Order: sequence, then structure tokens, then C-alpha cells
Amino acid sequence: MSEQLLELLNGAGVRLTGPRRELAALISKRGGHFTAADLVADAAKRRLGIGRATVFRFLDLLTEQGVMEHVDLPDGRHAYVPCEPTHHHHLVCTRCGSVSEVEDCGIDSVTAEAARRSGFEIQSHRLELFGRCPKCQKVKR
Amino acid sequence: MSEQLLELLNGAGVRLTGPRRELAALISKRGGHFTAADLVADAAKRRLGIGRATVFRFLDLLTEQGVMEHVDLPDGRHAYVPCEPTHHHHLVCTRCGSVSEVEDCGIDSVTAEAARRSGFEIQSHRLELFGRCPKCQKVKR
DNA sequence: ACCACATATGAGACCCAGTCTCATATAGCA
DNA sequence: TGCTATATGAGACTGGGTCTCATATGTGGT
Repeated sequence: MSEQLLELLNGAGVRLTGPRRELAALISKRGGHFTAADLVADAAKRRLGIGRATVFRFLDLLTEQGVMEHVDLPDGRHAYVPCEPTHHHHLVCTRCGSVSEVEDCGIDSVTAEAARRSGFEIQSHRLELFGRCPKCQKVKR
Repeated sequence: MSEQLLELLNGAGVRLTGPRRELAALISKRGGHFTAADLVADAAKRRLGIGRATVFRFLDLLTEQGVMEHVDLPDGRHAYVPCEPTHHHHLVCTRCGSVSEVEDCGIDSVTAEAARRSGFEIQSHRLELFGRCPKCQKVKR
């Protein structure tokens, strides 16, 4: 799983450094979303000596490569989520934090309709869905 | 326009204080979105002696009342936008910053489809559309 | 019109996420 | 193996937002 990340970076003209390997492993060990602070804490816990700046730089790098994205949780916190480098939307479980991806599910007709009504020329959009994943639906509320 | 805000607050068991009246006026004077820093600067420019904390508290208050919302601009900046207290989505002009609202444009079928495919039970969603408003489309790029 | 008191305020310290700088280290090619 | 562009860590810095606490003020009851 973290090999995928490294492989991708390899093909993108970036160096495969020690810190990057370690961070890739930490990220893949966390399923779902996490905050930058989580990752910094993970690294600190293992005494890897990785600086905050390096963590943020790595997250930026992954984001540029399209395998990481920002999500704003319903409570306003910022999270990062690993994902496929194609256009898609996120389904975030508000209980366990896991994230699924859905491809376009007919959103184009929605944006077209919004454009028609408003006169806007729509360039991009952001859709985030929050709810309970199948596993968490089974847990009593 | 700012009367609407004040009227609403009046009915919500909050006090109509001087600073709140002034902030309501400043907000209604700005169409579209603005950042908290903008509002702080507006107040400072008029030497109203309003503290930062008061500005943020007022924005929170309006958000609780549903007449103000957070929007994350495509460039990552945080903005506040005044809006109707019903469920809707925002169309943000990336050139002039104006904001329009659109009501549900068939998004329910999209969320239903996403739920079907993923097994998630969807509780809420957030959709933001970015583009050019009718006025800005006429300006040469 | 006044009072009492809950609620709101301003000032500034504080916190957290993220960025920048710069001297040092290192991946990866020749 | 050695060279050099690229990446790193430390820590200062920024910007958005929160907290505290002593003071001020709106408002309901008289």
C-alpha cells in the first residue's frame, strides 16, 4: 500500500528519501483521514526525528500528485485523505473517520442546472458527503 | 438589509448591542463573501473600537442563527458569507468574489446514488460551486 | 425612570495549522 | 567515489481563531 505511494513518487522526478518512505508508511497505516498534527505526532512517537516542515512538504507533494486531498470535516477541522488521482468525491464516516470515494454520480446535471438558474459559468466544484459507513451503521447509536 | 439581521437577533434572545448593530451594518455593506480579517479591518478603519473577539463572536452568533456560513475558497482561504437560513449551496465567483445561492438542484438523486453504491447512510453534504458570475463573464480574461 | 444582574465587550495573551528561511545533509547520477 | 541539485530539521514567523478576565451595558422587573 505504501509501495504504491513510493512507486508513484519515483515516476515523478522526486527523490525517495528516508523521511518520505517513513511518512508513506505512517500514512498507509492510518486508513481514512487524518490531520497534519496526527501525522506529526505519529512521527514524533517513533522518534524518527522528522520535522514539521517535512511533513507538510510531503503532504503538499502528495496533493500535487493527486493522491492526497484536503477535506473539511463537518466540525470544521481540516483533514487530509489519501485518494485516487481522478476526479471524485468523498464520503466521510462521521463515526470512525473512514473515507470512501465515489466517482461522478450525475453531479454534472446538478451543476448544469445551477449554471442555468444563476447565469454563472461554473469552473469547478467541491462535493463532500458525510454519514455512516456500512460498518458503523451496525453499531447501536 | 442590516435591519433584517438585527430583527432576527432580536427574536433569538440576544441583546441588540452597539457593536452588533455596527457590525451588522458593515456586513450588509459588503455584498458577497469576506474574511474575518476584512471585517476587523473595516471596524478598525472606522475607529469603532471593536475588538477582534467581538467580531468572531458575532460571526459565530450569525452562523448559529443560520444566516452566515463558512466557505473555503478554491485557494484555501476561509471566508464568511451571509445567506438564507435554509438548506442551499453557494456559487462563488472566483473573480469578483460575489456569492449566489442555489437551492437543491437535484442533488438528492446524487446523494442517493452515492449511498447506493457505497452502502453509506448519508447524513449531510456540502456542495460548493466556483466559477464566474454573469457580470465577470463579460470582462476579457 | 431606575436598578440589578445576566450578558456582552475589549484587550491582549494564547493556541494551532501551516509557511519560510537557512545552514546542513543526502539521493542519485557521472 | 564525488558532485550537485534537491530535501531536510530547527525554529522563527504568520494568520485565523479562541480564552480569560476585569469592565461595561442592555433589558426585564419594579
